[in-house]
Amino acid sequence: MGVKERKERDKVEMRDKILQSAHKLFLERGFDRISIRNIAEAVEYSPATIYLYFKDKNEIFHALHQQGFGILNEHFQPLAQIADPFERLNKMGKVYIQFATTNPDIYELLFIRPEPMEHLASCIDDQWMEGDRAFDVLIYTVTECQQHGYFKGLNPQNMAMMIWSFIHGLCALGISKHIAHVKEARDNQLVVDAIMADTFSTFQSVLERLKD
Amino acid sequence: MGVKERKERDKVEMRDKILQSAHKLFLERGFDRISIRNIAEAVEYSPATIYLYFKDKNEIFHALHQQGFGILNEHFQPLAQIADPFERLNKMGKVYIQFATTNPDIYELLFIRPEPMEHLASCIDDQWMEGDRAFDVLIYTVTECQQHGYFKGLNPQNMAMMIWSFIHGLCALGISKHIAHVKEARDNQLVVDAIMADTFSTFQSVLERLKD
DNA sequence: TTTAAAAATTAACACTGTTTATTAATTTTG
DNA sequence: CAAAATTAATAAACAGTGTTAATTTTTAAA
Repeated sequence: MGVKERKERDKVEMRDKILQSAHKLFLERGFDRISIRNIAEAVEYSPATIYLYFKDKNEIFHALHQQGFGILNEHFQPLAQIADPFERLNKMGKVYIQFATTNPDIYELLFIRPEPMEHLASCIDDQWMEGDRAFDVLIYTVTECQQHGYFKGLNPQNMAMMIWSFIHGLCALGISKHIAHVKEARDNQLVVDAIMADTFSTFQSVLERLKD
Repeated sequence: MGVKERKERDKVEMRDKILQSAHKLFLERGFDRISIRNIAEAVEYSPATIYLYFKDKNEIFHALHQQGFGILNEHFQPLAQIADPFERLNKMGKVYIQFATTNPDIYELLFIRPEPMEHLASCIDDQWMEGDRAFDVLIYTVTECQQHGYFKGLNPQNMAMMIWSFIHGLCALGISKHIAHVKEARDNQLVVDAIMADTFSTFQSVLERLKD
């Protein structure tokens, strides 16, 4: 009688297998150079089989998006040990930028590409759980900073949004080569990294002056 | 003897015709739903003819990108009248966000999509003139603000980069529906606009406090 | 063992950017 | 003016894309 249970296990196993291959292809070929046919070939099934486990390509992208958040969160884990919230906030920014610059494809999947969000919009319960959780952590960190005298009189939600927007903007402009093509940078990644670091430390200085 | 000149005129005329159709299609169908075959059909020529006037699709995107900067600059023109640089800086941010939210496709072409930058990278003189000029204006505005007591001791280039990064990040997250899916917003554009406005005014408050 | 259900595939549809070989039009030359 | 040379435009193909309907194969139940 356990046949139904086994079938269900097989189903999720196959789904995982597809996702694993998709993730592998995604990492070694990037965003645009990954097709349903590629994934099908990698798992040694026909392209149509993919559609028995995923509604469409956006659903695959969304699943990879969820996995990507897992990887990002691993990078943030060690920061929980930092007692001083303002120091923690600064380190969070550094880790975020570091992650984005060393994993541009994953970053694109998490915060730039609309595909995973489009999939979400087509769901009954269209909540961006991963994003909500991460943003809540940021808001909490900001309120902790406020208890230490920072950002007085500023709404923590807005403050969190401002911080996220700034750091995301920096990463997005870096990844899409817009910083590289403004002024002296061109396509020298080291120069781009330096510009991003300078910009972030300027931002840190600005935040520093928002105490008492 | 003027046959060569006429031919050259015809060449740029045809190029303009293609670009005009591309621009029209771009505005009414968006980024992904525009193909070489669509453009060819619109100008009533075969798809292969397009390649006699443009190297590839990225070159068309770059040409539209240049046109888009022209439209953006028109929006900034009136701000030159504002004498107080800090007030001007604030208005610049407002206009920028307004432009991005009401023309998301054009904004994407100017600051999000890598295609126009990729075309630039394949040119002999790979300068992003439009971006350089706009960024210079921002740097100049920041230095003017410094002469009025703002942003003391901060490097104007870094400060300009920080401001651009913040505002771009806000617009990019809005366009890619990431703000809409964080917390209460969902896909209500009015709510997203309100969040963006709040975030920007928080940023304004922060800058305001950098005066002594 | 036959029948019913589930899983997988084939083959197609309607596209995409781009290139090569060919044809049509135009200009220059004898 | 006619022939040759140059330029412009195209048809047809290449190698792909996401997706789906109809069909076949495999598995489970009667």
